[in-house]
Amino acid sequence: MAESMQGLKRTHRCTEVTKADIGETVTLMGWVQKRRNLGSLIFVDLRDRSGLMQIVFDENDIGSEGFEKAGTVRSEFVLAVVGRVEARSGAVNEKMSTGELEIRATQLRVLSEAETPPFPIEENSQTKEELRLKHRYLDLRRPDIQRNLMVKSRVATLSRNFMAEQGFLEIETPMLGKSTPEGARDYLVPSRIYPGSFFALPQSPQLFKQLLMCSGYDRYFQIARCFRDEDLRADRQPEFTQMDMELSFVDIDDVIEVNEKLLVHLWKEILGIDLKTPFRRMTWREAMDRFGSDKPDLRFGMELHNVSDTVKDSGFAVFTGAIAAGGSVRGINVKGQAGMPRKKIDSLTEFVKGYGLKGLAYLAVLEDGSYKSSFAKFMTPEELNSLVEAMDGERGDLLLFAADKDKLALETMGALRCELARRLELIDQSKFEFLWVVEFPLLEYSEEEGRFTAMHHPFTMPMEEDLPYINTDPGRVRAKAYDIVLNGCEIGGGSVRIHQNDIQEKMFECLGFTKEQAQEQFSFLLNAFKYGVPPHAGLAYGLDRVVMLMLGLDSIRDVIAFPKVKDSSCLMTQAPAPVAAKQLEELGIQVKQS
RNA sequence: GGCCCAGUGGCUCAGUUGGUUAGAGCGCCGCCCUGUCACGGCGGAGGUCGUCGGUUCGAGCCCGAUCUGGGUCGCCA
Repeated sequence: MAESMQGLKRTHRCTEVTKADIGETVTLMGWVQKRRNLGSLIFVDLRDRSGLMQIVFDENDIGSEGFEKAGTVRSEFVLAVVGRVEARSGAVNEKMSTGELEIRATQLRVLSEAETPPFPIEENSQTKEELRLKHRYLDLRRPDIQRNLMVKSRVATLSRNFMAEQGFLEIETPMLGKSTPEGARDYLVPSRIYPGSFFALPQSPQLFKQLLMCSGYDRYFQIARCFRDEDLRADRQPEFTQMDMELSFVDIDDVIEVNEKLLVHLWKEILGIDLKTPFRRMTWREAMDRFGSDKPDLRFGMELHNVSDTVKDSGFAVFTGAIAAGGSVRGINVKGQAGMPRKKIDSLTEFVKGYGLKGLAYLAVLEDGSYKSSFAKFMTPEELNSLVEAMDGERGDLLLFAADKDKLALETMGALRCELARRLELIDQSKFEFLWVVEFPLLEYSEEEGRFTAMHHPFTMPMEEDLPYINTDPGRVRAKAYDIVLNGCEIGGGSVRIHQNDIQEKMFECLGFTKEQAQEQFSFLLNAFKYGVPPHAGLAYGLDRVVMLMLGLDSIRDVIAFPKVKDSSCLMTQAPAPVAAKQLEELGIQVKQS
């Protein structure tokens, strides 16, 4: 039977009680983590968001009625306990932060009884995610998740304060906006007033923050929810949080400078770590060539080698064929792994096939200096020697090669590099390696659409020196775009924006927009630009990813209170769900029955 | 849309080459216990193996389909 808390007021959270309180009477309220009933003595570990405190129930202190009530207490009951703070007499628990203390209860109220939870409420849960997410309200009681969300809250607060000090204004932008054809699939919201018309939830506040610059707000900041109707990953949810900013009268270095300060501040305040600035910078081209990725993980080496020149005249048709077709041969040197069993090499081959590569060529430099290789019989000893040399191969090394179209060979070897580092445990998990990747291509050719698409977005400024190529060789034009990468994960990105109408028009032209289409989609932005627009640039972080990496977690689900599962549904609320026919009718929507 | 992994009491798992009553730890319930904190002791309840179909004398185990969850490729300006 649940009791009222009337007349009681919580005085402390569990771990806020300290040795200084010994002898004082305190009132704690929280959940029963564990009960240990010794017959005439009952111990209860009481839990709240701060941690645990041991309560001791003794009939001599609490009376027979209270003691009997304490005997009925079970896991996850919600209790109010009034009692005296005492030092534990010779039975200190060093595993608990409050292990030297306990509360001798003089009053107990059961504020809520509880059924036995479907899974244990404990740190480092072994329970399947499916069950935990179905009962997320219970999962969220677990201390590790609570810590994650508390850190996220601190990151948000620290960032707000820091940005305010730097002169940024926090301004909200709409959730109900207009669907845009470029980029990710939009979540649509039907309009009741205009049946057949739809709002779109924002993929990012991009256009609105640019308009704010046009309106003179100078420095804008927002922690904004964003939505993308695309498939999920461990680091991708359909709704996620951006820490978004835009600045006027700035160039790349200004944006980078303020953001390095922000990251230094966050790492110092939250983790006590002093980050060294400036962070490393690398062009996109260099990142691709050396690491096969536009978000290289710099916590380990094993860089890619381009051995195309070395093998282009060799006898191995897989290599020469790929090169003749305009591709390349990229290798990585897995130090000391010449003895890798065939079975493991086969599983690496399976891994690269997942990326579309047809196979993986290998050459092991054995301890006696001889070679064991999948392609040795196609090459002369001299050719093999020069290949090993080009790879800096030494005795004991395993050399792996991919031969294909440049992009595929690079990206696959980049992925293989990370996979090997994981399998061989080459990654120092305590490291934070930040990197700015700069000079991204402005445009990317889409085979599917048969045209160029914007790599970042259509408002990204080309690099001045590349402007002459925009008509003749659009793929060659680099953008004033930058990503901030941490440990192989893109945590943020941004660009200098186009603020001249003629360049913007040229950009739309490259993307295959007619003047009319551009007007139709972006007239408000183009019109705004007619009335005086400052040069501006910005950046947005994936806040969830930032916090995930700070905490060394593998999935952003662990820093989002109510995440969606793989098919973008919510196991707890069962959303999305059908709606009443009347609602659909009101919106002028007909649903095909399957 | 493709590929890979997992699905056995409330939870986490084990289950030999298909063979009779499917096991363990934790949890749960009852009784006992004054210093426990992985409390202890005694006793007990609880599953037909995600679902459907097939092979077989016989299926948790083999085959097919399907559902659910995870990872990933495509996708994510």
